This record gives sequence, structure tokens and C-alpha cells, in this order.
Amino acid sequence: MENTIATSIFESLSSGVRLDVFRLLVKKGMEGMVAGEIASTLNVPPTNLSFHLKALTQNRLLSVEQEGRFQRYRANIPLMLDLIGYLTEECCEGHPEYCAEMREASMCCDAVLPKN
Amino acid sequence: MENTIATSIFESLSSGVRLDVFRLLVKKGMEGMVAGEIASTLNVPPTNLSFHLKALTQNRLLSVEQEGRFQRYRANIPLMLDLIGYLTEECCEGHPEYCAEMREASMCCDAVLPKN
DNA sequence: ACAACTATTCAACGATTATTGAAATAATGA
DNA sequence: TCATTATTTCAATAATCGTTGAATAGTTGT
Repeated sequence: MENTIATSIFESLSSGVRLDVFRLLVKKGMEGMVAGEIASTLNVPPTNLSFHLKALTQNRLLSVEQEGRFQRYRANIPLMLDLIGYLTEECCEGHPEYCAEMREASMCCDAVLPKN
Repeated sequence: MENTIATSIFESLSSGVRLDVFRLLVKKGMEGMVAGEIASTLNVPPTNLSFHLKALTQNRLLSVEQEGRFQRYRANIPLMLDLIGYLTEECCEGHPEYCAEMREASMCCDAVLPKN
């Protein structure tokens, strides 16, 4: 992953609306949601949601598929996982024992990183 | 983690300079780096780096400690892990078998998420 | 073809952000 | 104390971002 790709992804996730949308679609998985359903769930005006969906889709965080008169959006989970890998790579110069204490302090460390 | 906290963290990481700084310090782990060392490593003017270090520190992505006439910065790795947990929680409604295919497509999935 | 429905594009405004040089603050060592 | 080094703050500018209503485009069923 390149720096420019990663920053554009983080920029996408730096808006409250876009973060809510993405997390909602991560939960939905392959099922995804159509635009109007997202708008009503999150109480965002359709015109505003469309602006944010476009930004997320342009940065590949979402995929979109036409479905009759609806547009179905899905989260790009592989991209999310690549981004996490980019952020955490070479943590503590590859010596995880150096940051074991810091990992202990996190509630989620067991869920996302191996203890090695 | 709250939405407002997460968005401010993503906003911090949405600048190329700040992302470079944070990843550099993740690699350095507990050792950290002093401001001037970061500036020369990344070729960023000190006045501009200071601006970004302040933003990262205010959002708790970095901690800072006075060390003589130097300021030593370190990455807040527990916060990073909490953020990752917030982003990935309830992935595919807690049924990871639904997104197994998507995980296969990621180069880093083995490194960051359990296969369950 | 037409009406109903879904979603996006456009234009405009206000608010926020990144960058720079110059000046200021703070700590060290002679 | 005084000069030196390290880092931050300040002011000003240019550029970008978020939100909204109105208008537009595409799809469906009759």
C-alpha cells in the first residue's frame, strides 16, 4: 500500500457520516445495503449521503452494484485489512516483545494482533 | 471508542506527513524519536513538523516527553489497536464465515485477524 | 408514454486545513 | 551571563471540505 492511497482512505474515514456508513457496511458484510436504506438508518439527507458514498467509492472503501432502481453498497473488507497491515507493519522494529506492555493496555489486542 | 474520537484520529492520519511520522514511530516503538531526528529523517521543515506533531499529540496518537532540550515522541500503540478494533468490530455480523472469501483476498489477513 | 420512485449532480456558502518565514520560548554549556 | 541549539507559536495566505435545496438522470410498473 502506498502512502497516497492510505492517506486518501484515512481522509475518507475522517468524517463522522462516512465512518458511520463504512462501519455499518462492515457489519452487513456481503449483504450490503442500498443507498436509501443507509440514509434512513443513519438519518442523513439523501443528497448529503450521496456525496459521502461517492467519496468512499472513489477511494475503493465501498463497492457499488446496480440492482434494479437501487444502488447496493458493500464495504471493501480486504482493503480495510491491507490498510491495517500498512499501519501496523514492522511494529517495534519486528520485536513485539518490546511493545508487549503497550498491547496489554489495549482491550482489543487479542482480537486483532497475534501475540507472537 | 466514540465516533468523534475515531474521526479525529483518522483525520490525523489523513495527512501524508502525519502518516509518515506515525508509522515511523510505530516502528521505533518505546524508543521513540526526538523532533529534530524525525524532521531530518522525513525531510520536513521543523516548523511544519511541529504543526503536525501537535495535531498528532492532541489526538493522543503520540505521547511526548521532555528530555533535556529535546522532545521525545512515541506512538500510542494501544490507541491504534483500539481504533482497529472499533473499525472491525462486528464484521459480517459476527459471522466471519460470511466474509472468508474477502479475507482470502487480503495479503495481510493472517497477520491481523484471526480466522476463527 | 407516463407517473412514481431512487439516487446523483450542481451551485453556493461557510468553515476548516496546510504551509511558510519570522519571531518567541526553553534548555544547555562555556 | 551569553551564545547556541531545539522546538514551538504566530500571522497570513491559498486551498480544500461539508452541507443544503433545486434540478437532473435512470429504472420500474401500468
